[in-house]
Amino acid sequence: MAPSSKVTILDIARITGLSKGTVDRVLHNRGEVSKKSYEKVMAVIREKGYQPNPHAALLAKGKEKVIALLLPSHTKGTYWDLATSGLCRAEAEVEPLGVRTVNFSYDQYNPLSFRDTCRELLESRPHGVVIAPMYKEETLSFTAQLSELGIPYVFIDSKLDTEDYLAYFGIPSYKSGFLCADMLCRREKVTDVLIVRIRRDKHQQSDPTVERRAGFLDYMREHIPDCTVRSLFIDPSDAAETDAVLEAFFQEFPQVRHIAMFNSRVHLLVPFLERHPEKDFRLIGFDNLEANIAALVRGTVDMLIAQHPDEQVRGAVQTLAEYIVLHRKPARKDNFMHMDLLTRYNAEDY
Amino acid sequence: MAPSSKVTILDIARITGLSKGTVDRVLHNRGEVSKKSYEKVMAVIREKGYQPNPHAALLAKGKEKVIALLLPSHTKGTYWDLATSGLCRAEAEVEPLGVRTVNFSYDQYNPLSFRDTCRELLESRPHGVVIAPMYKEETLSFTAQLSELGIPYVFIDSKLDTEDYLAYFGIPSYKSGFLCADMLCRREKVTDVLIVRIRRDKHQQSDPTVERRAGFLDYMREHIPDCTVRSLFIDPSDAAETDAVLEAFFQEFPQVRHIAMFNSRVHLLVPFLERHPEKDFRLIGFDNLEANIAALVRGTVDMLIAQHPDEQVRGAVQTLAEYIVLHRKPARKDNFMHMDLLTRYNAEDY
DNA sequence: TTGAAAGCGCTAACAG
DNA sequence: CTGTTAGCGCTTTCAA
Repeated sequence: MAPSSKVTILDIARITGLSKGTVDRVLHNRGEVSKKSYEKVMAVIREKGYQPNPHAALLAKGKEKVIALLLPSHTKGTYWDLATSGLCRAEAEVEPLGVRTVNFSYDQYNPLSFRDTCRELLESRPHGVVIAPMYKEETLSFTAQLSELGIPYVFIDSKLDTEDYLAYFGIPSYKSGFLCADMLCRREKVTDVLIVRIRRDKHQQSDPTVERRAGFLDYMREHIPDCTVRSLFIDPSDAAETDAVLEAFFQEFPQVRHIAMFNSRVHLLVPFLERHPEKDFRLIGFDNLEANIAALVRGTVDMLIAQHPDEQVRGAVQTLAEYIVLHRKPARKDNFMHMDLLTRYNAEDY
Repeated sequence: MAPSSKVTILDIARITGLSKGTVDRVLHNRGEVSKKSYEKVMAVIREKGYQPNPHAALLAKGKEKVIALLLPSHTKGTYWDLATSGLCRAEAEVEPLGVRTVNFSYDQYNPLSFRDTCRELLESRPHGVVIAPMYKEETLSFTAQLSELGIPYVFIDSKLDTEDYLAYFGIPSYKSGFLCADMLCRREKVTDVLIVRIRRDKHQQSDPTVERRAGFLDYMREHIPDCTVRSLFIDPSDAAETDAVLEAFFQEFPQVRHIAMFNSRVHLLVPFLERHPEKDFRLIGFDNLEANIAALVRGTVDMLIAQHPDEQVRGAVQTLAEYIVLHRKPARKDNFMHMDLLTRYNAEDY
């Protein structure tokens, strides 16, 4: 039972008066075929609407294809850890296609680690690659090499304009900032807003939070032009300092109640905020990390915008597998995923 | 490349000193095997961690499995129409597993049509069934027959407690009502709420909106006990009457601004509401029908709660296919899907 | 350039 | 009850 037809390679061999072998050669254009035969075969294939049977192919070639994942290493409870569940589902889904996945993770704060991992990955000669591009230049040279080797790749989380990526899965960054602002301010007369940012040593060149912030600020400018927006920088690895910074800020600006963060780290603010329940803060952030959800359920975080990293990898792997094995092109190149809004009442079944 | 191992049926035949045929028999326990052989084979299978190669199986048996869908017929732009896109994706996903889907749709307002369709479906002897149960009694007798025939089935949208369903995909109804209330009333001092309901001739015995309403009312009782909740009934097929009913209601209760609907028909209120922009209504409803989304984007509808009927069928079909072909039991029996919150700023990429 | 043939792992029919 | 065998449709040598 071929996909939709019952025309087999043998059928078209008989019709053309050639042999299975020759037909197979033109099918995979591996040369060694006279122009005449080639065209005869092509004609019949088209005419009869021949569709290869993937099972027979898989069975015969007996080898598995491998998809390499180039992702930031995920320590438990961090953003990239969320992707893991999607990876598991994806693995199960593509297994019957004879596809395996291999992880190549790098330290997202270390460009050298990224470059090393790229090289390592390349040496393994995978049949497809999923990339979360963190460093622009490095990624570009990497994808250039992939193209040269004819290895298809798909972006997740954010994308670069490399033209020949197979697909992209992620949320629209700018819009997510817009949405964030609306969720923070709708139905209230807001006069002051605080944005808390992460102080980073490195310059993350392909940072989705940049666009996100732009979207947020544009919303404010458009809808609440006389609202004051202030920024604060914290160090994710220093809780004491974070507390001190916040303490000082609210000493100076006690009127501020609305707080936004554009990354997955809103949980860092939670200890401080929970020590000041009298302030009735409105905190909004991104991503359904366990710590964030916990704070959401307790009511400290008002809302979270979820990006579905799990669905992103799942989509990426699935798309890549179908392309590699069945030669099926993705329906859409850019797959903007839905931005999910989480409140304490719908976060449970997540 | 068997799924994960390289143990074949031949290997275990050799080890046990039996033949492929016998091994195959115990594998599919189609009897005709001595207890002794049976156990010997089972032991080796377990020990060696034998995993059948689905491609070889599919190739050999050459027949496709079929999954029947028993869903309300979907006219364009209605709730069940949303499921279609998920069905397409599901079809693509299970095609390499050699699984095809067949639609059996019925008139959701006509129990007889439901019963007839059930019979028809049964006669086609599918290998698995996906059901959206609309009529309780009828569904029960139907699933009883399925069980008798050994045909696995999965529920979507809502479920009955039949014990032997393979899986369920849907949202938690009660909670969805709770969520709905919170989204309608949070951050505001609400004194009056209107619930608009559909006047139905038939008694829909398995109606998810019943539980949904319960959740809504419980929230109100718990959080805003002194808020007055009123109900109104409209006829979905009579726009003029709907307008008149609303007109009369707001004549009598001009203070009401908050409106909730527990089904996918909020778009029915839109014409009236848009004729009264001065009232600044807060309207919340369910499901991302095109008409609802349009009203959401225009700002007439404040928020929608989406149920992902597409993901529900996709999950159902996928689960069923893996069960039928690979004998893989679903990871979870009850799959409560996430309730998605849609506002004008995140509805676009839906 | 092309054809023939030997599998890939499993199913199912048939002969014992 | 059990073994044998002929495929399923495709890939891949190896000869010709």
